[in-house]
Amino acid sequence: MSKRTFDYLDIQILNILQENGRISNADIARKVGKAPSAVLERVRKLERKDLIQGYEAIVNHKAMGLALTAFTQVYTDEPAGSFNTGRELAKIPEVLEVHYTAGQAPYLVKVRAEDTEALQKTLAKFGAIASVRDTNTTIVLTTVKETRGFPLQND
Amino acid sequence: MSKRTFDYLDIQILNILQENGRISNADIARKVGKAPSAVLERVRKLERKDLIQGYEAIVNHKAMGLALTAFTQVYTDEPAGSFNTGRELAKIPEVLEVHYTAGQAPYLVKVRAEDTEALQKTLAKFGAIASVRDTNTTIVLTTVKETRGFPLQND
DNA sequence: GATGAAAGCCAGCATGA
DNA sequence: TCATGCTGGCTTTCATC
Repeated sequence: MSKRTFDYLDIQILNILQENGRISNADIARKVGKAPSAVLERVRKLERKDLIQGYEAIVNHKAMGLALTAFTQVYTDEPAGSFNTGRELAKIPEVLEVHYTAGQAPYLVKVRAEDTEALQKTLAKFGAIASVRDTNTTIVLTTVKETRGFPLQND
Repeated sequence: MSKRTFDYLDIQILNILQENGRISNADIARKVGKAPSAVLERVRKLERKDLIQGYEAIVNHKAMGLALTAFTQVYTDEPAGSFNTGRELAKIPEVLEVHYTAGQAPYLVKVRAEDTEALQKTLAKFGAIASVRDTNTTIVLTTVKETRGFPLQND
C-alpha cells in the first residue's frame, strides 16, 4: 500500500511555504517555473489533502512577555491507552504541546508562561485534573533552536 | 524600564496572524475595523521590531513520512555557560528544538525522523559531537497537541 | 499614527489543450 | 495537470490630516 501522493513539485512548494508562509502565489510560481494557476491548484490540493494543515505567524514570545519555557513530565493514574488526561492538559492555553510517550512518565508537556509565578499557576491547573498523580518540571534556561519545519527531500 | 511597545490593536493583529498566517491584509483590516493601509503599516512595524519573526506553513509531517517524534536528553562534558554543543546539535536538520535546561541533563532536544532506524542514525550524529557524553531518548507514541501559538491577552 | 485615492499587481475562475 | 486570458479585488504608496 501507500502510493506516493505527492511529487517533486509538491515538495518544492511545501519547502517554500514552510520557509515563508506568506509568500504570494505568483512568487511561488516564479520560483518553481510554473504558471500561477497551476501552483495555486497544487497548494489548494495540498491543503485539501491536509498535507498543509495551516499557516501561522511566528510570534516572538519573549518580546510579548512570555519569557519562560518549561517541560513537565506528568504521571497519571489513568489506564494505558486512554488519553483523557492528555485531552484535559491540551485544553490549557499555556500548554503548547502534549505528548503521550513510551517513557517513565506517560505525558511530556511543553509549557510557556510569563514567569515562575505564572508557571506555578499553570502547574496548579495540572494538579486539578483528577487523574494526574504527580508532575516533574524542567525549566528551560536558553532555547538554542525552535522550529517546526523540516527540509523535505525527494527521498 | 520596559515601556509597552504594542497596544491592543497590535495584539489583535498578532492573534489573527497566529491563527491564520495567510489571511489577506484586507481581511485583517475588516476584522479589526481599520483601513487596510493602517493595518499594513502595523504589520510591517511588527515585523521590523521582530515581534513577528516570520510565517510558516504547518506541514503534516506524518503524511510526509516523518512519523516518529522523540525527546532526547543530552549529557555533555562542556563547561556550564558554553553553548557549543547546543549549536552543533542545532545544525542537524532532524533536530527541531534544542533547549539548554536547568535539569539533570544540560540539553533537551526534540527530534523528528522517518522511523526508528532513521532515529538511530540521528542519535549517532549526536554521539559524533565530541562534547556529548551520553543521551537518553524518550519516544513519543501519540501527540495530543502541538502548537506554537498562545492566545495573547491585553494583560 | 490613520486615512483615502490611485496604480499596479494578484487571486481565482473559465476555457482549452 | 498545465497554460492563457480576464476581472474584481487586493496590496502598496503617498499626500494629507
